Amino acid sequence: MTRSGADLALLLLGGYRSLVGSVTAELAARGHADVRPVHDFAMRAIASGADTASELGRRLEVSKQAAAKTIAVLLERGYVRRGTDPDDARRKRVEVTPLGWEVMHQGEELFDALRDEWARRIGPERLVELERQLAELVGDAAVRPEAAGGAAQD
Amino acid sequence: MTRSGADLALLLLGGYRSLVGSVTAELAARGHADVRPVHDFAMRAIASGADTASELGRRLEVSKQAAAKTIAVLLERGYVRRGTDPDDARRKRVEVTPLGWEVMHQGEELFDALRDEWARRIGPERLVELERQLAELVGDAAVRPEAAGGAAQD
DNA sequence: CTAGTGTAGTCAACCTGGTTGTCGAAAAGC
DNA sequence: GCTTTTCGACAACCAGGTTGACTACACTAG
Repeated sequence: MTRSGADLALLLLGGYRSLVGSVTAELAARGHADVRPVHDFAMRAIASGADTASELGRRLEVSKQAAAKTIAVLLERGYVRRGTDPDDARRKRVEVTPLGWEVMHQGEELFDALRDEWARRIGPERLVELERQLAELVGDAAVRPEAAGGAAQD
Repeated sequence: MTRSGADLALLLLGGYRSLVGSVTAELAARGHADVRPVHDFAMRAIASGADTASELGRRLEVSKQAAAKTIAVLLERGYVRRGTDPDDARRKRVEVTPLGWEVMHQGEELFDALRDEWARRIGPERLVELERQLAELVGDAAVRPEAAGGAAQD
């Protein structure tokens, strides 16, 4: 059966929502309610060097104001902390707390478990093939977490 | 190479955004700026019988107030029109205008063209296989446009 | 040293697309 | 007929973005 192009888009979205929905639900059940994928992406970006609001905004391709708001919620949730930069009094350097790392690790494990589940259902080699073809179609750029940007509000 | 579960989610999201981004950009270039996937989904639902705000809300799985807001923007863009229901004075029946149909048709064509492009790049039989496996993993529920709901703001 | 330019963070106002709660009017059920 | 349900509207609110304006600080050219 040949599906329409719109169906294909819906399938891709459905797959994403299925994975992300499961992970956020499970994280919530484990006591990390209100963690959104965007928070995870932001923490990853912070951990990998985007340790100021402006830099985070550039990585996530949003305005520095939006990045500052995201940092504010991560701060109040206790997932990051903020200090001054001894070398530049304008900057306020952000770092991921142990609690933040904990959430990132749990999210990673949950995603991996879901992927294992998928591998079990269609066969590991088929899943690898599916990923390979998707990567070819979409380009590696899509795998950069920062590309997730606005669509990750689920 | 075995990717992580999170990468898989990002690949799926990337695929969706790639398709939808191209379609909305092309629609905008053809004079239908500010058409969002959610508008297309809503028009489809309206055309297929969800011709009141309350019913549209149920189909799209959002509140009737949210559905009414969506209808309001479709109204002001001229994609739907609204009249009274002779059988029920509470209802205001919504119907898709020729302009609305035009946008839906163009969107469909653009999605199909994109799918053809993908088929050309990895081979038609591989794309069909990819769709088949995705459908198996995600379930047919994901193909219902109304499942797209909130994540379709791109 | 100083003047000009660029950057970091913050505040305020606004937009979009959702939410809940309340309400009056109309329909439906007993 | 009276009660319950449903429809549409209104208001207040929230999340997560936007732009614009502003201060504090850093850097660089003269």
